[in-house]
Amino acid sequence: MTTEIWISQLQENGYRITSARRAVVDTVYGSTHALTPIEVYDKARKKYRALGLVTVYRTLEKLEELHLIQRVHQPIGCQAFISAGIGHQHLLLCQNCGQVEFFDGDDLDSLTKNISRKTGYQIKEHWLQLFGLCVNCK
Amino acid sequence: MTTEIWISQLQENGYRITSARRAVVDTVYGSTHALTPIEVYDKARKKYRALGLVTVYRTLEKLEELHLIQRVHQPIGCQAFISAGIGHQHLLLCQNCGQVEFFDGDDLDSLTKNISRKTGYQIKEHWLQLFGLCVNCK
DNA sequence: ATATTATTGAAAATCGTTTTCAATAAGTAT
DNA sequence: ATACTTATTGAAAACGATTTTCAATAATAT
Ligand SMILES: [Mn+2]
Ligand SMILES: [Mn+2]
Ligand SMILES: [Zn+2]
Ligand SMILES: [Zn+2]
Repeated sequence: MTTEIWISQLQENGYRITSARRAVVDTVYGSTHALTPIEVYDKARKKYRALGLVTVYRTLEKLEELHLIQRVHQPIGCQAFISAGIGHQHLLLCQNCGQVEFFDGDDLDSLTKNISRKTGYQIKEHWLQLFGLCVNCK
Repeated sequence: MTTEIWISQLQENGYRITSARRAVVDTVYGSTHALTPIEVYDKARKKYRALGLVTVYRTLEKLEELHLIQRVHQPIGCQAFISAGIGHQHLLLCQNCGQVEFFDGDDLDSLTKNISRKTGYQIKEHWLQLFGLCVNCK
């Protein structure tokens, strides 16, 4: 039960801890699936009925700003959020059930050097995302 | 001047060739920057004043369906489209001016095998996008 | 030329998200 | 504990982007 990490992060950044924020944090933290604002709203309202959708948007905004969650881009849409990994990581998504995993250890140095040489670009960042079928779904 | 390739693709798929569609095709084909529907609208209306924004949406939809254009995902938004590359390619975007280039020859086989082994996922696809500064902007 | 029907743009509707605002509750000082 | 300050709240309204509706038009086949 380490949702307290997020709670104290919010606190340390001057944000107040409220029932609404706890409900959102409890919902998003530890989810194995990327969740849209509405999905967060529906799930979190089971814990705190009075929750408003507006507050979900506002809390997600703050969690993203503190790099505790990140946006997940998918062919079907780019509004979903997942708990952010630590350090430089990438996502692996199940095309069937939507489960999200992190992986690291990608070495794109020789690739980026190549592209840099060919194109003349100075490469600053990269986005890499893998799609497939998870253990349960394949 | 090979916008005719797109025109005939539309034709072959049973779509009629209209002034509105020509204006959209002329605008998007060959653009070095990803364009949003509104940007397409503004540019295309210089060629065909009567054009409606609705038709831009509808034409982009068809071009995407025929894989002639593709959606570009960026930190600032995911509504822009660019001429699709041929075969398996990836994008390289200038963070300053928005210029888009394609590159191929990425070899992610050993990476995906590794991840596959570690996670148990059967990997089907990947998204790779590089960001940096183009020759003019760096 | 005529007939058929896909396509059009304007307007209305819809959807997701943001802003406004008065009431409330969290944190702080007493 | 109580009072005070002010960040946070949810409802409602506003907003912007996209989609749907619809009657008029224009592309294609005959
Ligand atoms: Mn990486
Ligand atoms: Mn590739
Ligand atoms: Zn799965
Ligand atoms: Zn540039």
